[in-house]
Amino acid sequence: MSSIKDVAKMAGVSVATVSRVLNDKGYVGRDTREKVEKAISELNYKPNEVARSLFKKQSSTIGLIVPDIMNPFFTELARAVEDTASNLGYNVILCNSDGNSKKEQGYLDVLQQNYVNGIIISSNTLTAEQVKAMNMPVVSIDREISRGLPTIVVENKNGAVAATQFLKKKGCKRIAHIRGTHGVVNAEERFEGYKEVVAAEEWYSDSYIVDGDYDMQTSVEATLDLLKRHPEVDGIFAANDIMAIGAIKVAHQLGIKIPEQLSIVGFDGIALTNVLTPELTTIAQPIYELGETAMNMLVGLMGQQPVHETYYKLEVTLIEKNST
Amino acid sequence: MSSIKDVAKMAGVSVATVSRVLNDKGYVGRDTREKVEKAISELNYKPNEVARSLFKKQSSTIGLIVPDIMNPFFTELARAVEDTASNLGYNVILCNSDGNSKKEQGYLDVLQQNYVNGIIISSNTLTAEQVKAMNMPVVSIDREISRGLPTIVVENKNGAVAATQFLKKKGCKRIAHIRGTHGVVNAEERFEGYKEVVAAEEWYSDSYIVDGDYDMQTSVEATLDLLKRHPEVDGIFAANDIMAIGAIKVAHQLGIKIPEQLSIVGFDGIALTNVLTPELTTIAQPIYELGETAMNMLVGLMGQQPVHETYYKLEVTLIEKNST
DNA sequence: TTGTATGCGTTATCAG
DNA sequence: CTGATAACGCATACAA
Repeated sequence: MSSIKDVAKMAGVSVATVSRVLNDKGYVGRDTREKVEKAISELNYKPNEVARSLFKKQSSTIGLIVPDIMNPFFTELARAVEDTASNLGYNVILCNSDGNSKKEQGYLDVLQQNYVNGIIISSNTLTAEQVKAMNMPVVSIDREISRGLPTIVVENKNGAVAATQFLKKKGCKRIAHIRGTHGVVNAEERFEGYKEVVAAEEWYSDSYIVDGDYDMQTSVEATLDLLKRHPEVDGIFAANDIMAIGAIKVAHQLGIKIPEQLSIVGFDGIALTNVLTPELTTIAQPIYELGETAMNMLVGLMGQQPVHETYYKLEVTLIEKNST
Repeated sequence: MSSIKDVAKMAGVSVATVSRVLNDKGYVGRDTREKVEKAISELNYKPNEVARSLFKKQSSTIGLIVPDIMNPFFTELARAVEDTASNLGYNVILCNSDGNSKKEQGYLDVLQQNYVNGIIISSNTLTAEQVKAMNMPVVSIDREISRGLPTIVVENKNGAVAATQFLKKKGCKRIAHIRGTHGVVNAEERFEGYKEVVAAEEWYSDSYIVDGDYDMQTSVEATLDLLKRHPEVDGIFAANDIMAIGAIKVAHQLGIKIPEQLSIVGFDGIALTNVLTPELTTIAQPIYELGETAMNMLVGLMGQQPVHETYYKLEVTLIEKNST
């Protein structure tokens, strides 16, 4: 790897001049510039980003912290963030926190030591203090950390209301809910939406609500338990798609026909929903857009751009397939 | 962020001494060390990785270049790499190349400028020259770039043979193959394996082989075409799971019963295979182990460890489910 | 055992 | 318009 010195030597100028043409700053004579550019291309010189980072106290790198990239929702999000970052000239460091706050803080430290320019994170445990301590832009995605902090979320409650109402409209008389992880804001909101729709029903009871942990395993267990206790259930709203898929699996095992005997609606709109049989009716989030918006917002904040919308609540849409 | 100077000042020593205790190198007096350690913890000092990188000409970061993180195979791989890297104190920069060699080279440049310590890549277009030009350890995963380069692959041909033989054993009389992307070594190998088993059959013909591109879309088209032309097909070996799932979808649409009328075997063993109905019989790769092994090999190479096994060909296993 | 000085590759300031 | 030079934060060779 040749350095700025090599370029300077070859062009017969000082490093300062090379730096000027590199960054297009300050005055540079016409022919001097040409000489330098020639040397640059001949040496195939590329500026050392590390040295640059050291001087500027920031790198062209951002951190992305998600609970688990294996969750298709976060996979798609990661892809969106990486695409957008790459187009804007940023690298992204991927971190899987498993929702573990120790790991999260560990990653936060590492990222800070590496002079990342900003962070996109999906976390339930992060506090506003931790964010402030980072001393760099942090945008929270999918989960709201604290009012006032840059955040991108979706209409969780509205989506849940739509899902539940849709089941009612489809003629379901006993609608159950598989909850998302306790304590996670979006899980609570989706639960709220469900409750709002069914609370007034004469059949309504807490025993129609079972706990999942946003993953397949817990959903399978919860659904088994639910359908054993309440064989009369004819509609299920699951707080995310993965859990809905788990529910479908259980229904299959029990010989329950979908959608004839049981209708199921998920939440997220992951690509997976289209490859299943039956395909899953779901409340689709604009996942890619979430990631894209987050990244764009982040560069805005990093660039000290003037005013900024720092709170987005994106719409969700009901996509009807044949699980209902 | 406090720097090494702050620590030195607080401890009343020179920065060199602080550096020594930090890296546990050279002589440091008992009580001096204690003073320094106290200052470090009081200031909550963390060494600046960027400055470190600049000096050492390497960072504690590696690059991971995959075609597309959205492909579940690579998602799982990425998770394995990130887990292992994190445990060993490395960060990973994620890059999606889309199999595009321009993008690949772009990422390669960026990674080099950022002093990454090494790279794990899955590519079909990369050449040995490009790798040499990087001037750092590069391990190739899932796809072999060139003999002699550090590589981790699986028994593609053997797996394909096992898959095809299994279909035969199950009583299939007309076994078709959905190929992976042309030019990709593992696709060719899987194709070889298939051919080896069926080439001697009296019914064998090239028209039982259709081209897919390792994704759902192409597989759906290819399968539709295949089954229209050859309704007598009673077994399909798809070169990866995603394509097998596409084939299942088509069979459903056409009202073909699986496994009664048609048996399907995939390749990869992605988690998705278990959530489908029917669950997919597949040739499972040890995906997580692939990523783990790659990362471990990479740190070996980066640390200039002595001898090293730089070529792994991991076993695959047939997992029988109810798609056959 | 400890401190001083130097360099890693850049950028920015300040003379010239 | 251009060139020295200091500084970014750290680690090492060399002195002391």
